[in-house]
Amino acid sequence: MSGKTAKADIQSPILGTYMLDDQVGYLLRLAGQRHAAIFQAHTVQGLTPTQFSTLVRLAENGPCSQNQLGRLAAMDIATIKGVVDRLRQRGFVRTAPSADDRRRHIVSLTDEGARALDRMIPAGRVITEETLAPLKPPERRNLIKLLRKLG
Amino acid sequence: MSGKTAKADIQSPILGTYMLDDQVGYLLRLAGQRHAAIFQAHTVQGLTPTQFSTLVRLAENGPCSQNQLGRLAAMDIATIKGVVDRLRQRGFVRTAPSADDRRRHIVSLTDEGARALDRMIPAGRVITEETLAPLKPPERRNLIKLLRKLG
DNA sequence: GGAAATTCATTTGTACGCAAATGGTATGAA
DNA sequence: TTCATACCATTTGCGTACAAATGAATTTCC
Repeated sequence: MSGKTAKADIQSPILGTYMLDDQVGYLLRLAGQRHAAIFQAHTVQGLTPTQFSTLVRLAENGPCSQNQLGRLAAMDIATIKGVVDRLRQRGFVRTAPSADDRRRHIVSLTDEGARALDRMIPAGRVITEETLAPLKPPERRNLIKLLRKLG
Repeated sequence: MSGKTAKADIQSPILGTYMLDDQVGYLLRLAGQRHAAIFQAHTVQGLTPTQFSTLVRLAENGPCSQNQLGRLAAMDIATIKGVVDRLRQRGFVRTAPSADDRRRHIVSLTDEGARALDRMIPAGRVITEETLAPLKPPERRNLIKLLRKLG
């Protein structure tokens, strides 16, 4: 038998050397959980991360169709629909039929949405800062670089 | 006006210097999306990432209560309940009332669950490998290290 | 022993996140 | 022109993910 336990013990034979705590997928989920909690603690008007991303993309890009907005914000068409619906219910965006293309619903930022985004940007900086707090500045830059490569 | 557009243009004044594409939270979501797609392409028996994590923890730890299993696999009590329910419906785990504590439902791996896990482990290695494919080996180790610090 | 605080499990409500199916609209090639 | 193809939006179904409320059982502390 090895020492007092655990550390170097062989796990259940079924697992062999598979270490869940070292798998990217698992670690990405944990990091995402922590970020989500920090986001929620600092958010304005109850905006969620995806709602915030959507507003940012809308401000960057200007009005666009729902599908395109989904692509800009990296969301599935079913997901972006729900996000846009909720943003519209809250008065942060509005939708209007496109003159050019009768399939399209053009989504645009309302004044209220712009004001909410305006107040949310500083919070976003704080959220990023707090999420990266466990890392030193060079490590932070490195993590961002690696995650971008992974995207 | 600058060049043909976009690249170096100043964004909407409301955004200032806020770059969504550089924010950890956004990048974590993108990386998680990519990993989820790779997972789904290689999974066995339709196991999801959380279901797989749950089975791994159960094999590592042995039978335990639903709440504790949730803590081991980093899931909310409401989330782990749904995961356990679905795993039980598929016959991968079973639950039994605890003799010691009448509040507890002890969750344990079935033979079928063990077999599924057995076939899933190699797939898990492939999934991790493919997810990390854009990175060189030292970068991979670095990313894992940084994500663990962030957890 | 008994009240207070914990813990366990469930349920409800909200919000992603994606697959797949449907139907309307637009476009390009035969 | 018309027909195949592509694109847009919606809907349904399943699976996380967490907050908050509930009720039952256990533990702790006085």
